[in-house]
Amino acid sequence: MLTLRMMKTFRLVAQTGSFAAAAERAALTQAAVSLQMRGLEDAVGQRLFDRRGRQITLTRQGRELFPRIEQILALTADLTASPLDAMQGPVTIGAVVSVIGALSLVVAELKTAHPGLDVRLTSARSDELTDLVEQGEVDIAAVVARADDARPDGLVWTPLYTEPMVMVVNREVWDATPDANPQSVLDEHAFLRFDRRVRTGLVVEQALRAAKLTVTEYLELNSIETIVALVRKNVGVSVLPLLHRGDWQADPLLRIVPIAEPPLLRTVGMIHREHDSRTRDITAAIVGMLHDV
DNA sequence: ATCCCCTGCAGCCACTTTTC
DNA sequence: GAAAAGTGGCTGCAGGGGAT
Repeated sequence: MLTLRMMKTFRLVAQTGSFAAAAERAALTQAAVSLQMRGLEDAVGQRLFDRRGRQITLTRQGRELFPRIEQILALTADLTASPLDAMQGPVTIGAVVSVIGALSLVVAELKTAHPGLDVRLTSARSDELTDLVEQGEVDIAAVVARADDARPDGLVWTPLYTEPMVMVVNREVWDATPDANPQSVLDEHAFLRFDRRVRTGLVVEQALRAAKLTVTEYLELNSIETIVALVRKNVGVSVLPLLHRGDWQADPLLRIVPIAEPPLLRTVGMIHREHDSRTRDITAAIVGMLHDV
């Protein structure tokens, strides 16, 4: 008998090109995947895989079946994820750490407007969140745009806002530096760097190079708020995205200094799966609320 | 030779259906 | 309603075959 489970597993096998990799993604053993795929072949009465030693490839029939199975899975996802009111039921929203502050305020507004919506908020790195959305573990995610501008297949990207890259420096330090400019401050003070393993860290690196600034590395960490707290304590200076809703300019302990004109921008946007009308509706509501503030 | 991945099989478990 | 039987799907293990 043809089951949705078989179709989901078939999609994973087609995407990964291996029973073992599909098994890992589906949290099954490889033998279970093998059994399911044989069951699927029996059910459709066609050979879907060429099994040659340790390699498997989709046969012509398998390749023809793939888009049809994708269509069926999208329809069932739409059916199960779309109650009469899209703003009801459970939804998992992910965000990179530097966006979760702004997002949590919007989620609170969303909950007030739609009490039936059961929101779970989670944070991870942009690339991890992209994988989680692709795998269906997370419904919607706010991530930093990839430097190469590539968008994974099957995901819809909605730009939210851009943030200029700026120097964040202690106000006393800035005022005490004669003829203060970004490089003169960096020459005299330790640099607090945002984690280069994540996309925001890469944007920082890009901004430093574009502005031809040289730094004396002191500490590398992955929390913008912690870096800003250290700047307030005069531990060092940093280059960061000027956070949406950050309100650093009003902070008496901070000085926000542009490092390039026009500034390099960090782009933040939302991703959700294609063919999923419910997450599309929720994303639209989040985007609307973010822009209204 | 070793590694990786697939198939086959026995046994287990959870769930459903049947019987009393 | 409870117990027994049937069914489906899983794991773990052994073994085969191609790639490195």
